[in-house]
Amino acid sequence: MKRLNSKSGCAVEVTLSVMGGTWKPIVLFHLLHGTKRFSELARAIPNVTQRMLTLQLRELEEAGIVARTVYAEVPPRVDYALTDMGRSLEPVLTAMRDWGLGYSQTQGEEQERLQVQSVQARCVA
Amino acid sequence: MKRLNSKSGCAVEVTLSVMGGTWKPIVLFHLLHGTKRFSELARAIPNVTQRMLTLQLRELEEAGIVARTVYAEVPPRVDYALTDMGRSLEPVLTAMRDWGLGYSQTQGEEQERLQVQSVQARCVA
DNA sequence: CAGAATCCGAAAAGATACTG
DNA sequence: CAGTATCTTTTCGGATTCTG
Repeated sequence: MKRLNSKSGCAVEVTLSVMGGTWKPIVLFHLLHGTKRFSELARAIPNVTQRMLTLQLRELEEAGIVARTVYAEVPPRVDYALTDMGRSLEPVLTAMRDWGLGYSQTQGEEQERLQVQSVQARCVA
Repeated sequence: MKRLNSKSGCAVEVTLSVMGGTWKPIVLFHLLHGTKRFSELARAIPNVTQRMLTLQLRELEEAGIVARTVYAEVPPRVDYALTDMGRSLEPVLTAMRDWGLGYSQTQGEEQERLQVQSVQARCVA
């Protein structure tokens, strides 16, 4: 996801540069329901690799959307939570989910036939 | 943008599979304000190449979001318009724009320093 | 547990030139 | 005007191995 200059005036692109990508919205959705550990997120999103999850979380952290808390314990433990800025994304995520539900109903069967082998993300969003 | 199975239950991903990507939301935003010709879209989005614009429009057409009308004229003329399904994306796009505006205000200056060479899309969304 | 590091192939995107 | 075709570059993402 290309990050665009905020001077561009295209606010939509600013949003996409922050929460765009294949996994970020899913991650954010899970965090919307509360703080999660790395392993919890990994289990909740079966199709993401450790590497991808790490990268995406780091980018979200950099953008100020997600807060990462490391506990000095053995075994190690890391918590991820939304920042206030992150929580402010709720309307966007909700609008996306709602639209996706409607679209699935009207075009779902068609899409399924065409994409049998597609990735399946078992998130409960 | 990976297309996900609608059975996954993750409606957010369904939405992203349809209108995700760097250029689709920008294109959709422009079409929200009325029918546009290919060249109009190209001019409105200076950073997109002809090739990318064509590909994205084709995908949106396939998804039933955008309607393409070819006029048998010389010089050729092609119109792009949102379908009803496309117009139903308005709340999503609006939520994105609104969030982007807020984010730019609070984090904009910081982001700018970090991304001096970033792409600049002069869309008026 | 939660990652970091490295390697590698696939896929997306860009530049450029050409056409009905 | 509205694209295609082709080629190159860049990025994405998966597999694997290693570590505090």
